[in-house]
Amino acid sequence: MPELPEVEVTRRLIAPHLLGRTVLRVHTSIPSYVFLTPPRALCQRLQGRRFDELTRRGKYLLATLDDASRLMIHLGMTGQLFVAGASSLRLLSSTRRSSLTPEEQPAFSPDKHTHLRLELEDTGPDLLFRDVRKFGKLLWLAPGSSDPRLDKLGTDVLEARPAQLFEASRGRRLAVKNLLLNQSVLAGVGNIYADEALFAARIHPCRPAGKLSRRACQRLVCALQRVMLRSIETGGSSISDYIAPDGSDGGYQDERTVYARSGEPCPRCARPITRIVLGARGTHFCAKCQR
DNA sequence: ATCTGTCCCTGGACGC
DNA sequence: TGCGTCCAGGGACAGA
Repeated sequence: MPELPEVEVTRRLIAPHLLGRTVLRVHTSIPSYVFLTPPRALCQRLQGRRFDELTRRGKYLLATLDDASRLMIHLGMTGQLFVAGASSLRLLSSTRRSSLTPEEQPAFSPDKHTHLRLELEDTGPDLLFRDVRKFGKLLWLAPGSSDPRLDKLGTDVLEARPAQLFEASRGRRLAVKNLLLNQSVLAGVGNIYADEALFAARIHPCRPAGKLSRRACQRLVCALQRVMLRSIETGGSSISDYIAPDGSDGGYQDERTVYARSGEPCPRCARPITRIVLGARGTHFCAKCQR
C-alpha cells in the first residue's frame, strides 16, 4: 500500500513526465468514490492547463497548474499513478499473471479500474491513475483554496523533530501505533512503516503514547525517518498493489523485518513475530525485543 | 477532547 | 470447477 516512501518515489518519477507539459485531453471513468471533484468538472479544469509543480505532503500529491489551481491526489490503498506504456504483472489479474512470463507482459491498456487518463502535449506518454479499491482521491482545488484534509495534516514525518512527537503524545492514552497512524500528528506514516519503525526503535506497539519518554520519541522518530529514507532509496515497497510509475516493483519489501511476517523468526532474537489487531489494522512485532 | 468501531471497495485466499 | 465467505486497509465519520 502506498505510504510516504511510495508517494515520494511516485512524485520523483512522475515529475519529469508532467512538469512543463500541457494537458491536451482528459479521459475519466464513470463517476465513483475517487472523484471528490466530479469527472466532468475535473476535465474542464484540467484541459489546456500546464503542470508547473509537483509536491508532496504526507501521503498527498499536489500538482500545481499554471493558473495556480491545484490537483490533489491520494493513492489510498491500491492507487497507482503511472505512465502509459508501463508494463507490470501487478496491472494484471492473477489468472492472467500466472499465464505469462515477465518477458511476455503486454503493455498496459486502460481498464475499468483506470479512472483518469491525461493526454499530454509534446508526444509525452499519457499519465494514468488506476485504483482497484477506489480508496484513492482526486480533488481539484481553486487558486488560493485548500481542503480540510490538507489543513489538518501534521508535520511531514521526514521533517519532524522528536520533540514534536513527545509533545503531541502527552496525556494520550491510546497505543503508540495508533498515534503514529494519525495523520494530524505526523503526516505520512502508514501501517507498514509504523510496524517497521516500532521494531527498529524496540517499542511495543501497544505502549500508551503518553508513557513514551523523550528518549523513546527520539528513537522512534529517527527510526521512522531512517526506514522511510531507505525505502525511498530502494524504490518503495510493493506489498499489495503498489508499482512505480514506470511499472517496476519497489525493492524495499525484501528488507521488511516484521510487517506481514507473523510466525517467522525475529531478525534480532529469532522468536516468532506476533500479529495482533490494533485499531482495526494488522500489527506485527516481536514480543521479546519490543517492550 | 479523545478514543473506538464501522464503513466504503474489490480481488484473492480459502473451505466445502 | 465453482460457489460462498472472509480478509486486507486509509481515512471519514458516528457515537461513546
